[in-house]
Amino acid sequence: MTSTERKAGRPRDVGVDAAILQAALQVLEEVGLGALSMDAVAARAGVGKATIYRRWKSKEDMVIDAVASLVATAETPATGSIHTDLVMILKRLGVFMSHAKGGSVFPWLVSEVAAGSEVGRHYAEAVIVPRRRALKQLLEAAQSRGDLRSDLDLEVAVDMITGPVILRKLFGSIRPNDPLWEEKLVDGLLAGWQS
Amino acid sequence: MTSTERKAGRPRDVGVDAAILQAALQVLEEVGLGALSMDAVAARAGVGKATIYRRWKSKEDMVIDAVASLVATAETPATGSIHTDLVMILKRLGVFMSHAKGGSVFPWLVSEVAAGSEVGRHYAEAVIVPRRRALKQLLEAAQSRGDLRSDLDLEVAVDMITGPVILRKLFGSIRPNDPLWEEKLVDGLLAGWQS
Amino acid sequence: MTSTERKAGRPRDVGVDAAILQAALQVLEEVGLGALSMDAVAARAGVGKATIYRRWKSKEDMVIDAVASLVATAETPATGSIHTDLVMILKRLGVFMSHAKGGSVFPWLVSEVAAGSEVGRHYAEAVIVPRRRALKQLLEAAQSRGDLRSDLDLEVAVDMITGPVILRKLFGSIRPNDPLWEEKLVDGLLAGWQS
Amino acid sequence: MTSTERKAGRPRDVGVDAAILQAALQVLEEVGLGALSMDAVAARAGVGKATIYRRWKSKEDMVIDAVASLVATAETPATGSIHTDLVMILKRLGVFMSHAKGGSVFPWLVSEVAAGSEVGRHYAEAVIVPRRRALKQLLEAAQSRGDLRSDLDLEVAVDMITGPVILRKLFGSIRPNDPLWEEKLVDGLLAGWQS
DNA sequence: TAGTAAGCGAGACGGTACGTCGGGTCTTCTG
DNA sequence: CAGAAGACCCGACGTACCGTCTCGCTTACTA
Repeated sequence: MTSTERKAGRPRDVGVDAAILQAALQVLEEVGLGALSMDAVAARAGVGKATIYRRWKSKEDMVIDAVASLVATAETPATGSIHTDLVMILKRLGVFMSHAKGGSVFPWLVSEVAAGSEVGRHYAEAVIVPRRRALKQLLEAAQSRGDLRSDLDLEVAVDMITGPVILRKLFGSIRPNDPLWEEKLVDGLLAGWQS
Repeated sequence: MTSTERKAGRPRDVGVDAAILQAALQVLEEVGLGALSMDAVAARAGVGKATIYRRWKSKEDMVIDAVASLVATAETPATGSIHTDLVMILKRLGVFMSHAKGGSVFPWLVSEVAAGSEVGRHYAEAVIVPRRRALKQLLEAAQSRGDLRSDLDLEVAVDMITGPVILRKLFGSIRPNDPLWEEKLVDGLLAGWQS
Repeated sequence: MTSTERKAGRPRDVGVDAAILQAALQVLEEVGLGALSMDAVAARAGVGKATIYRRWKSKEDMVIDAVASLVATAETPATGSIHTDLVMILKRLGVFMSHAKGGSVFPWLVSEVAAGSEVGRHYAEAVIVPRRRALKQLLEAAQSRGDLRSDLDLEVAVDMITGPVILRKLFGSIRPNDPLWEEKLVDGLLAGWQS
Repeated sequence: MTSTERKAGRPRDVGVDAAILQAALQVLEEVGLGALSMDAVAARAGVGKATIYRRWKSKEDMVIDAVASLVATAETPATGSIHTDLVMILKRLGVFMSHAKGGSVFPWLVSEVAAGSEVGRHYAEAVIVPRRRALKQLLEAAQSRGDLRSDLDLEVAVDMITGPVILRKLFGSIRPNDPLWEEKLVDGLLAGWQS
């Protein structure tokens, strides 16, 4: 029974949680991640700084939760066609990373994951790992159906799918944009993975 | 006449440049990128802060140059075998990103590129774009030799090659490591790209 | 009918009053007046802060009451000998100001009086004025007995008696201590006041 | 040679010292001692807080220096008449303690002295002790001239003179004011000290 | 006996100020 | 002039208290 802890004292105002996260996202959008200050978030939310630090132990933790509040739950499509499924997943991933607010935070989150920080680990476990797992299960299903070669290493396959998508997000500004990109990618991958 | 400007007064001590960059790399290694302070670098180098700012206009610029000093020049292999060439490029890319000192800066650099900052643009133009171009040229040569399908979109192909490598670097801590990873990747790609 | 107001609801726990004042004095002794915090007093008393503020409207008010609880009622000696009476009063005043707990608060109280704050006025009226009045009455009695010169300004005389005592308390740390001090003082004063 | 220390780096801007002290006095006058904040002083002086803390290690230290800048140097009068000298000293002391700006700080300073704090010790040594010493020397001279009884304890005499003055300052608000007070006091004292 | 109003411990709340740190600039003196 | 040293302004950091405001109890007087 983790939910029914004892409740001494005045309970936290849940509305305040929302106000803070919303303020954080606003500031994030306006001044960017590097210039985000707790004073600004507190002022915007109409809240004391202590109230923020009572909930999150660092600025980073707070930003994580703010961003996480934007992340839709991952749903795995299952149309039966591996080609269709993959294109859909790719597009969804792209949408998620390009989200108006959260999108600008994604690169920073990535660098946190790469640096192996506390924040990074948290984000990886909460967001990345489940999505990788879901994708792998989809590939396993296709493989057992005979839609993919049986000797294909699925872990590598996951890298081959998600790698280009993330690269496109991160380096999008220095690459030509191609509306048919997802299709070409999946075509290129499946060409070698089938039969 | 850019090289022979007039030289009134004391000339800059070129040894100081090196001392600063070296100190920056040391501090980088010890406290990480987030905690790197100019005061620390200046103290380590035995140099005044003004001397640093006379050379670079911001902390970020300095760090870029510090890291750049570690980056070997990109050489394109040309063994004639597209498979061998790709495996070699992949391994080299991996080594570069995993460099003891510079490696920890790479994720941050990536996020700068993604954010489209001044620093990011600078880095992209100096490092990423040339490497993408070289890789593309290699693929073009292979295509004209008939080693790759003539309808393969080479821009997408470059994404398919570099994407997974970068992903592996960034998310390496949350993925299983596979010593044969590069071979499997190239095999998986070429299977669909050839004949 | 001030005592029998209507009494709806639970009555105040009088034990709590004592617990708070005692805790306040303890904290006062340990960390000093400047560092005394309501949180500390509340924690020490095992009491909510609101419970304190229900009784006193400010920290200062509370401290006043805490200190007042230490102050013995002023009794005017009347031995018939002005010399004996004055020495006794002086010694009693010194003891009061040097009280283990309250003594350390006395200087602060003095500065409040001097600053004319609410707290200061309250303290002056409750403690200082009555004592000055009592002392003056004692001098008047002596004057009417002929023990003091009839042209002596008793208001000034009160200053001449209490001034040095308070000074001795306040600046005691930077003055030599003299066990016969009170006698010498009274001798010095009466020498000019009599006959 | 305390004055000619080595001088590496940019020297402190002495104008800044003055600006800070002046700002401190202004704020002191406006909001009082208790509400004086370093942020306010820094803002008023157009100075960073660090610049203040580079000069004084605490708010209290700074206030002391600010007030000290108002204190005229103590000069001992020597008219040859002990009566005239004493009245003059008393009036001067009163003026000093009632200074428009510094006067409000005096009571607080007294409580610091009484509490034996660092600040208090500093102030006592710099201001109080020298003045007591000067007064004692004046009395000694009078005693050797035969103007004062030879058996008078001068340390107690100093207390008898300064005590009432300080008391009058501290408790002035609760006492009647008397324009002839100083004369009456000196008369009352000397009556017993002479012949 | 039930209702009700206030007291109570606990602790969250919006604020203000704290003293420190770091960024990038400016100013001295020494080479 | 370059360079080392370090002072300067600014702004953000995370913490400590302030005095107030709920919470969910408990306690005693009232109906």
